[in-house]
Amino acid sequence: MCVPERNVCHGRHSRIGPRDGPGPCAGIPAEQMAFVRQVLDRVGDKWSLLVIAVLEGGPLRYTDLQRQAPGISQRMLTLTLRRLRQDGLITRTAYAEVPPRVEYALTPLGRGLHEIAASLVRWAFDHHEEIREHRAHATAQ
Amino acid sequence: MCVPERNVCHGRHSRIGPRDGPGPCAGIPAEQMAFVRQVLDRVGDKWSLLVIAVLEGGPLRYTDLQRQAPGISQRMLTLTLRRLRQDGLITRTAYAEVPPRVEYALTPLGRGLHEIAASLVRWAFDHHEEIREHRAHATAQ
DNA sequence: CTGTATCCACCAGGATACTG
DNA sequence: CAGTATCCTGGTGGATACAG
Repeated sequence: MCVPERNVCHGRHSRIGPRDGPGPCAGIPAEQMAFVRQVLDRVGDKWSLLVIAVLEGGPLRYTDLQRQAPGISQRMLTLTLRRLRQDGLITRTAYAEVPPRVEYALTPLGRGLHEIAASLVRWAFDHHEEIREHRAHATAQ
Repeated sequence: MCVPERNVCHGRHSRIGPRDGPGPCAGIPAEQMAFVRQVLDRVGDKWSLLVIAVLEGGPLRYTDLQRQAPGISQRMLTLTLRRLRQDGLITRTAYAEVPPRVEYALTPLGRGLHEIAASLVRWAFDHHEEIREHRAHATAQ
């Protein structure tokens, strides 16, 4: 939202930044927009919230995560875990065993994000009928 | 999050659904996941939240929106407005005048989403330092 | 078991030109 | 003024094969 300083977007294309100046945007300092974008990009991507939601139940191993997040590919699981770890939302603990065992767990920060996400989920649930009605009533396309 | 019933994703590819069954996912009934996905897709896309944020200040005309959301293309403004309208988050009022005048305004539903988004923004702001630190400390890639 | 590497399909979204 | 139509880019993310 608000002036993607440099188009972070979801990472989709984004070659040039906006040609205009900052642009205040409804009371939100453009300064913060980069961070907000980043958080949104994390929340908005396909698997992060799912992984966080799944980890809410306690630490899990790679394979268990794969099982609990049906449909995720190995590639995306790895990428998602890496990004979440880089953001400090989850921790990775590797045990030097044979066979190798790695456990992922939520950090307090990650739990915080999950709470916000949960409120979003709650809102979505509270209003989904309303939204569906509108969508259904929207005639074409 | 949680079992994209049919891969809605951000609309990106998504040809097949997950081959597995429902998959409960941390207490969130798979039933609701479709709606949550939809809301997330709206929140997560590039311009919706910005438009909503801008409209928080009161009804605006097409051109004004374009000005207040620096960097948005006509195409994306139109698409975003259409989607928001279809979801019942904003209203469109056309006045039969010359030259034509069209005003977009938030609905109560839209304001509700904006509040949730605002809390997300607040969280992002409260923790951006923490996140940045983690990102900086993340050695490679 | 826990990943990494490669290939590629697909679609969001920018640029541009045109219309009522 | 308020859009629509068309073309194009490039990043996301699935599939698959391979590695420590």
